[in-house]
Amino acid sequence: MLSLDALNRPQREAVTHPAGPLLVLAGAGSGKTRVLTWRIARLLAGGEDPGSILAITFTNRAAREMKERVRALVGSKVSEGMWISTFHSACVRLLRQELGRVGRSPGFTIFDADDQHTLMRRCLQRAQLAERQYAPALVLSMVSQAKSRLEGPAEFAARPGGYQHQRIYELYRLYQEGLRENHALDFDDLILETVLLMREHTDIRRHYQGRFRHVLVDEYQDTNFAQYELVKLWAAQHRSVFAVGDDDQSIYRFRGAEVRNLLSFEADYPDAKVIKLEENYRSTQNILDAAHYVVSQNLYRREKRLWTQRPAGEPVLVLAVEDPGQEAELVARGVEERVAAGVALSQCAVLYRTHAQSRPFEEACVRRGLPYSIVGGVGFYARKEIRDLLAYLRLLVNPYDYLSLRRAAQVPRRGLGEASLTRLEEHGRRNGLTVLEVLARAEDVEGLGPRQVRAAGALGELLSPLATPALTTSVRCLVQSTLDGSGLRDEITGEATDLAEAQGRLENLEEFLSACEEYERSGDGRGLAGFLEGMALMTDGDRWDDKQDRVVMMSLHSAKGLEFDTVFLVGLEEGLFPHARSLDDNQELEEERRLCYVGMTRAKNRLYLSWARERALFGRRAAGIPSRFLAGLPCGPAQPLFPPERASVHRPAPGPGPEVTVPWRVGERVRHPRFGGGTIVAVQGAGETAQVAVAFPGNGIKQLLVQYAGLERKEG
DNA sequence: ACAACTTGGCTTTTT
DNA sequence: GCCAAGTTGT
Repeated sequence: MLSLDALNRPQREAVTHPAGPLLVLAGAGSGKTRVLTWRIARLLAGGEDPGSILAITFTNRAAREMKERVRALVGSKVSEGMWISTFHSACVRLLRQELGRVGRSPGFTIFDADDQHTLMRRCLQRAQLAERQYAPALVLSMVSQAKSRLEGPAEFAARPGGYQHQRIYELYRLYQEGLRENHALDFDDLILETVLLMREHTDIRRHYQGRFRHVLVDEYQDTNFAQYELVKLWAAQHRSVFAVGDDDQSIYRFRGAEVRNLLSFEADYPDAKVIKLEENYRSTQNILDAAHYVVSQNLYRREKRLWTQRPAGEPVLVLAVEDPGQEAELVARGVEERVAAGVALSQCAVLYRTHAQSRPFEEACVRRGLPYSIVGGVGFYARKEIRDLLAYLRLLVNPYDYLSLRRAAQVPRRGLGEASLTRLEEHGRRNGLTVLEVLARAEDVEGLGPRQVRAAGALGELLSPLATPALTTSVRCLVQSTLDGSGLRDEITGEATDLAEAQGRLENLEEFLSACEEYERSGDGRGLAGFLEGMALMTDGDRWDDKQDRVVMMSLHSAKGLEFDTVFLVGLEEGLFPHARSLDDNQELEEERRLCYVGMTRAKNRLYLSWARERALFGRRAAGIPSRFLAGLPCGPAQPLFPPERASVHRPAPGPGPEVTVPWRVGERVRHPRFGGGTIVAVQGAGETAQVAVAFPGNGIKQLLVQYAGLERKEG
């Protein structure tokens, strides 16, 4: 039996808790993955059937890590047959397994954000609504919210609402119709359809409820209503839900996550046990203090405080810089410093609020020859050449994917335009034909000229030899022949105006090919369909190879669940972080603050926060105001980053008129509302936006932003 | 049908 | 500052 000495008391209690509902409130870095893996390992070591275990994570990366760690504890033989996956993967698996049995096609395609967008635009056209008034993104987000509440079009229509609501309903209905016609499901459908399937079919429900004797859910605070219902449904018979989460790390409200699911766990399961993990094994006390200071400003949270046995460590540092260029330069220098101190490059991370901020950091790394990887942003498979190729491949897997036909038929150009494609599509849909059938018999399509019929036939002939052996040939070969047959390569080299760019795009295709190879080596054995499905369900973070020794740059959202020796949390300015879109809603503001907390708690040993006095926004330059998250933050003294002559900055006076400078001076006596009287020991900037380090007798040195600190000058 | 050009619109975060 | 959609001309 596994020895439990490696666990602390509450961890051990969670791991050994008898079957039954259990909520583990696990603070950042408190060893929640450890608890989950040990729990599973203990169950297996105790003779539990691996097939009775269902563990849900939010990313494939987390699932993979958990599998590996369980295997390391009990060996791969014992752990064979468990379900450890994301909600979405588990649902796909279940749907593929069961849909056939209830007379529905298990061969659906998963539509990603891009496909959803394209489809919604077509719905708008069909409904004769102007895109101006009904932005596809907005309608899609309403549809997504509806689905995450388990509302189909009918339920959505039943909600009270005016004219606008009625139009959205129509779009929702059209959109669902479009998905069905293309034999496709979107991300939200995966969950929704699984819930419906389980609810409607007693035999299926019974089967899974009987099977899943242990349901474990990671990041429980990030579940939406549909996922929450699904967990209840899965676990209904054995009622052994092992939920792990942290309300302070709830950062997905915008996509329907409800912390309420976590906070009301005890109401759902009155016999639930709740265990808190508050000992942190990751960060220094200084980092924890700073992070706690930020998140504790939130009104809506369960009070908890992380502690560590580790020493205080270096103080958290706030860097005030001129502009993003300097910010990047400084970060790059900081990375070099850490590397010189023996820290691995891959243990240094740059975290930002929006992907748009990554560019200067990338440039700074190139200038200094620092290897880096960017996680997310314009994702690999969002690139044009990849999506073009994917259109062909998806057509081979799903012969009803008319959306992909459109794309494949237009890149490269082959004499079929918008009008002809619409005719082909309408015809195919009306008669329930596959794409290939329509293309082969294009002469049956009304309103098509002889030229177009010939073009359609040619496309069909190009596709059909590929389509035949789709499931048997090796994925790599298939992709290779698609690439050759489609003329996509020539398309890139032919239209190239920028040679380097064309080169890059060809390289991307090569990378795609090697991804195919890698997939085949993984031995999944599900051919092209399996490969495409994996791609659809993969996040950018999942694609990131953390074995490579490179500085990593990513959004704060992608950073959740990761840890680094050194973290540079950049762009801490009002309007950027917290983001402008969240400023008028307190709930969203609190989410931003939690996001800040998540970012800060990624750091093990060093944490740097930076803000820029000036930042280009919308191509216009704007003055940067330090983020409210910095106000009063317990951190080290101001950093002497600039030559002295630049340490004082002019601030425009309100309205026209001369600029005023109100310098604070080292040695000046000030008063702080909370810390009392003190003396300035360092200054950066001037006037309202200045940062000062003040020594308070008995309170130590605090770095303060004048603007928020409520600092008053004392005479004399 | 398609390519070159112009306009305008706007940006969170992601399974 | 960028990209994507719309408009024009061949």
